[in-house]
Amino acid sequence: MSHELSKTYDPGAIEPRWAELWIREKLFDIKTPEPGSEAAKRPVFTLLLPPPNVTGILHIGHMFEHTEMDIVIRWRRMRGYLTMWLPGTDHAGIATQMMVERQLASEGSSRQKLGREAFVARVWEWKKHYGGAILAQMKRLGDSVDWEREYFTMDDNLSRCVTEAFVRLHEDGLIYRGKYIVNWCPRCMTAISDLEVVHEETAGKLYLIKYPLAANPGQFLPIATTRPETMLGDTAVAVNPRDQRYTALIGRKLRLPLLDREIPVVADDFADPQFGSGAVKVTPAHDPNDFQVGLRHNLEQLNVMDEQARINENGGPYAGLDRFEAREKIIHDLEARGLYAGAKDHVHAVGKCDRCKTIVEPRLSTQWFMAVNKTPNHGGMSLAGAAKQAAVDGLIRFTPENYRTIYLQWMENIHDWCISRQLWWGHRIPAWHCADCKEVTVVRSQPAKCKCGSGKLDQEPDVLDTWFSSGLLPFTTLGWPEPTRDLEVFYPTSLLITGFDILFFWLARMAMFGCYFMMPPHRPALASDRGKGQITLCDAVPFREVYIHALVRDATRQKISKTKGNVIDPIEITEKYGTDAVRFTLASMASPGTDIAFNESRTEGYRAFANKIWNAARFVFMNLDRVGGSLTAGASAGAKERLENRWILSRFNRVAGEVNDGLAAYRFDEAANNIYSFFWGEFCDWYLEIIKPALLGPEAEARAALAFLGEIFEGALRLLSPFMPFITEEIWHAMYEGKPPQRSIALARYPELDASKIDDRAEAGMATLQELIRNIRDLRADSKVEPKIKTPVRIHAPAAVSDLVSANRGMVERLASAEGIEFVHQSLAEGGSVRATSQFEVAIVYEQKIDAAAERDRLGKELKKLEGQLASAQRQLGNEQFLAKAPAHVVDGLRKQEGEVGVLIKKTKAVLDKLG
RNA sequence: GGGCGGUUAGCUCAGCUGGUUAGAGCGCGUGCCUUACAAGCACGAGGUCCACGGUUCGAGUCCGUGACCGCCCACCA
Repeated sequence: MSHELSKTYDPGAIEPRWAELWIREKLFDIKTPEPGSEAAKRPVFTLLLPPPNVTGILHIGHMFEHTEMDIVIRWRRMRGYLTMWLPGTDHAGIATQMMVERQLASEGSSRQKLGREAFVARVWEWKKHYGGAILAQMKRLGDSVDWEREYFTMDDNLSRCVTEAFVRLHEDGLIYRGKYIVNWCPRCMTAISDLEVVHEETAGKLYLIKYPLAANPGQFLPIATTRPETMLGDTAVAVNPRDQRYTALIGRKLRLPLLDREIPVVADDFADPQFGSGAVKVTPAHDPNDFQVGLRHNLEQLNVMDEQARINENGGPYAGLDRFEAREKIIHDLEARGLYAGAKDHVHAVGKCDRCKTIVEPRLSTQWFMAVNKTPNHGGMSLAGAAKQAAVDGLIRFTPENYRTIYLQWMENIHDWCISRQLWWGHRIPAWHCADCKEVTVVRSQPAKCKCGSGKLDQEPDVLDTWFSSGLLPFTTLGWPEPTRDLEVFYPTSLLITGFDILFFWLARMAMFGCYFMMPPHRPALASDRGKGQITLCDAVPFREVYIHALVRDATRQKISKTKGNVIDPIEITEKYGTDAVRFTLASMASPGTDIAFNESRTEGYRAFANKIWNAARFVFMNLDRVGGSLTAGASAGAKERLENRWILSRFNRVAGEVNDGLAAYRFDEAANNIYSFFWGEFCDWYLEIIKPALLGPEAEARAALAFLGEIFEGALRLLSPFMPFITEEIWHAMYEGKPPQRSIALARYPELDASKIDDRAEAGMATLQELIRNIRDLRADSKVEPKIKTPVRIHAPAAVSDLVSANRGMVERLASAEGIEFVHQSLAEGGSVRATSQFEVAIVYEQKIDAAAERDRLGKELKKLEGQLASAQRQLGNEQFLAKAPAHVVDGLRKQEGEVGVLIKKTKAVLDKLG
């Protein structure tokens, strides 16, 4: 088989084959280079893939993210970097547990029925199934990751790192356990962090309730609340000390309606005289503000709900009711007692569980927290402080830049992080409770006995927030806490590409942990650190750059969600159009900051582009097979002098420069669009058409043309390869007849701008010829010349242009369907069907009359536009201020324009006159 | 309550540090089965760049105000 390509482009037939081969050949697996080896001298580029959750399969948003990462990594690899792209999957504690629980429910079972051990085993089964599906998808999409290094966040080695990190943070005084108000999801039955609460503006009610004075039940203090059911846990009412309405009541007792407990009126600034009635009920066990008030006034913390948010035994007659049932009944009962003073409509932000959308209940419970603003015992910066400093000092750079501000603001306002979860799926907290002395011991592995001598030790049942472990990944995947060679070579990672949605969840946590655990005293003793002097944050940051990509939406800009049913399955769409076309669609639409409205019509267009490439290759191979020769032999000196060759070579180099610049700035859209218009609009539409006669001509001439064309074509394939890895691989291998210089085009060099190949004269010359050809075509169309009839052409132009046209007479005649070119000395205006530009006048010799009215119309519009331009130019040139202040090239340009436009107006007027 | 982004052709979006009266793709119209490609080729029609004010010799581009969309953060009951 020589240069065989099937007649039609069928991505389904070629893509899986290459995807499998890349993996089988371990093309993208990177061995850690030995110190001093050749590989160790190469610049390194490390990319950590945001590990997808094992809760399902990849969606189009993942494919977008993966496409961007794959383009960057393929580009860097081809640029000569030692590239390492690290893949993995995340156990996603709460999300995965929820999916499996849902599955159990459908079987009439539950995790409680199974018990912890059996349940966890069940989740592992789920993980095997879905984790595998995700990896299979990535393989099919051609992600050029290092499969040898693939991890799962609950792998043994990574789990040990989680324990290690937890113990060290605890030793450093940055992890504490305590009873505080946390966000509690009554459905998931676990605490969740502030970030896992999503606030939704909800139209609710502000209820007014009258609390009678204990001493004088006929007198009331009205209070306002949005959650009347929490009154069961009230242990005080607070008023503002400066609120004159109530100062007399401070220190007096109120009688809590319904439960008839006595509670005090306390003075606290928290009460806002402007809001509601100015008096606020205080429920320390069910509201974070009230909790603080309670601490200040030493109030009892009375928990009135269980873990499913049902009223507990402290709620008296309401015990056993769900919180919302209790709310209704309480309002009803208050009304019956004349203590209900009505309700006002009140819009407020209701907190819901990010995962299951259940309304979150603030709840007092014992949890583990991470102190993010505290100085560690050994001194130095706090977790948040270091992470902030890294961004302030520009050690972590953001694209788009405005995310830096967002990140900094968040770090500025960050609160302690609740890291314990009452789940079964996740990393178990390494703490042991003594049944006898109640002491809690935090150690790396289960101790034989407690300090008190007791052997009755039970491990803490809680697990860690998923983001605790993923926050450690940049260094734990490279071997921390050991001083590994991987850490020396690949840390800090070069880039993080991710979505805005996990900026705080993940990125911020990685920043905190990286700046902490990769700084002394926790930084492993890396050999490469020796003699380095002081280790700084610059060495510790987990990534040097962050690129935040936009969100993929559907064609109508709707957010994609399962409930809306507008999910786009990457594999499905890939099978329909080909991976290359989908990748190119995503890349070409990836302008930063703007969400992507994914539109299949665009993908159709890029499948057509792939088809175009395919057919261009077939055309080239067809000619090659007829005359023999080689595409890769190198071009002859003679070929290098031809205008079209100098032109296409210059254009190729310019475009290569633009593509590299685009990728360096994460402008995937610019890079993709540049290649697209070069390949289709210049290489295919012009270059191949120009050289067709040569290809069909004598063998020697054809071989020379092919040799030159081969260089450009091969370069274009390499240029395109990161965007469309499959089709370029297929054609590239065919080009080399199965004996390519590298095992894959992905291992070849990426084209770069070679300034010595830029040829401005050739580009200008070709631009003139293209303009001439287009004008003749336009004339023919307007004159309704039969497509098959060739027309003689007359040109009036200065010598330089005439010479250019003469030298390329064949090209012009062929591409413009012209037959005979006559150069005339006098203006052509009298001819009728004429086109005039600043460089030439051109007419076709053809009997048929043109549509005079339409032509007049067209010329009239043209004239108006030109006159506008002239007026604008003259106005500016007549302005002394402009002449004095504008840079010379702008003034010169405008003068030139004035002259050219003036001539054009004269010409156009002449033609109009002749039309009558 | 703070903060951020957007508004340019019928649709989706470019337009970098202000510089000749604005570009692309898709769609649309007309004509072509020209021996790589009809998933194609050629030609063409579409825009007072959200509004008002300001800076400037010069403003989609910079500044201010407003309108309309969208997003994020926030412990006011």
